[in-house]
Amino acid sequence: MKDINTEQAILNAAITIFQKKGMAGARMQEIADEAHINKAMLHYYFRNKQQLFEAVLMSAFQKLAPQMNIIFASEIDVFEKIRKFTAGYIDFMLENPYLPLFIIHELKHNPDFVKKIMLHPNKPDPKPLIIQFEKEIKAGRIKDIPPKQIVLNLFSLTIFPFVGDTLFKIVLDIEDKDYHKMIQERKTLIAEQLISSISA
Amino acid sequence: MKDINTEQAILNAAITIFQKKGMAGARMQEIADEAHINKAMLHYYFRNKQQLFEAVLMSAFQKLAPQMNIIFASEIDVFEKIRKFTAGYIDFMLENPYLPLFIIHELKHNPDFVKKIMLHPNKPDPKPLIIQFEKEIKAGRIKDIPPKQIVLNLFSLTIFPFVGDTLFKIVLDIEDKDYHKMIQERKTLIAEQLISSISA
DNA sequence: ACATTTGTTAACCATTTGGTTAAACCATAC
DNA sequence: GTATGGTTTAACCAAATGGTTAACAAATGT
Repeated sequence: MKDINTEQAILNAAITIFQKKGMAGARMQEIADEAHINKAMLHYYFRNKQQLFEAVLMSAFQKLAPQMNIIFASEIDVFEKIRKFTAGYIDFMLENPYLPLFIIHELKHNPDFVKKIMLHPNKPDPKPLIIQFEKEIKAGRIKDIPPKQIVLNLFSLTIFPFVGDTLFKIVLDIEDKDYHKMIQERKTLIAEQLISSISA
Repeated sequence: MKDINTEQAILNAAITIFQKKGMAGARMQEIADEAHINKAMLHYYFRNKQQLFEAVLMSAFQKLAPQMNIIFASEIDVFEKIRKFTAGYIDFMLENPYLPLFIIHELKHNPDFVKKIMLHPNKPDPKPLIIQFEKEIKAGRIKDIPPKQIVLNLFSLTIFPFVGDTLFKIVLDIEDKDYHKMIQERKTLIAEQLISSISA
């Protein structure tokens, strides 16, 4: 049984191609070529394009979630948690630059898939962080802002520069190299920005 | 000559379909149906799919830019400008919810088109705002943070909640209706957050 | 050793899709 | 009125694409 190798090779190739071209833009033949196997194998292991795609999207989502939860669930000070998250997540995205836009785009175009994810056990869960915010608000250490809004801000500041990089490079009239420097700078900058925006 | 009407009808239909399905996912027949015309007309007016798509993407981009520039170029106080931008832009996106993700996604998948836009006169231009930031920093009224980073934050906080709405609804475990409320709340919230994060 | 299951391949198929064409339509100019 | 030009339509076409099949190879169990 060498099926385990082949199946993984298909999945890896599919991840690469789907992330780059999206569900609609990807071609089965292209995925087969990327995996150096016969196209029929794709159907042998994953039945059809839709199911292969869903396996890829699910695996992409699975990759996101743990990365978040490790930090969200750790037992550290709120501010320190924010710092850990921004720095850690930026590093993670530097290694997986296609991931966030891929997930966001395909999630929006596959509403049925959203339901499947909702039922899945391994979701990103910011609840521990939200509870910490609530405590800090009660203690008067941070401003009375809806905690979910703070999380939304945290996500936006961290993730959007990767999702919208092409647009930003145009609007800010900036080269790839300089943009990369800005991203590096953000690893510490946005945590401090966010903290000072919520500190009481 | 009723060609002007037909051409516009095609463009409108194409905008609708391309925004919903993307370049790769859209079908010429679907666009023709949406416009209630014969498919051959698409080719009569726009030659082929690529050119029709580029016309759509350009028009979408043209829609974004003025909306930004009006606010960026106006002669008002920096903080007031931030408030105007967030509120105004959120309203704009509530009316065009597909626009930002469409532009970002297609820009990333059509690198050649990026060059075309760079040459185009009507680009979003945050330079007036950046100059204001620089002045305020020199005057010691706001912290010494790279102005482009502030603009990046402003964009992220404003636009990302629309781009990533599907993901957020999953992560924050929130219904459409409540998410809409959060967005409304953000119209004033994020301006104040951003301002307090940069105030000296 | 041999039968059976599992994995792999090349050739093939039906449908979809972007694009074309030739004829028809229709407004306007003469 | 009818010739002329742009506009619209239905039918058509070739290529691409997702998916299938039947034969072949390689393990696996007995």
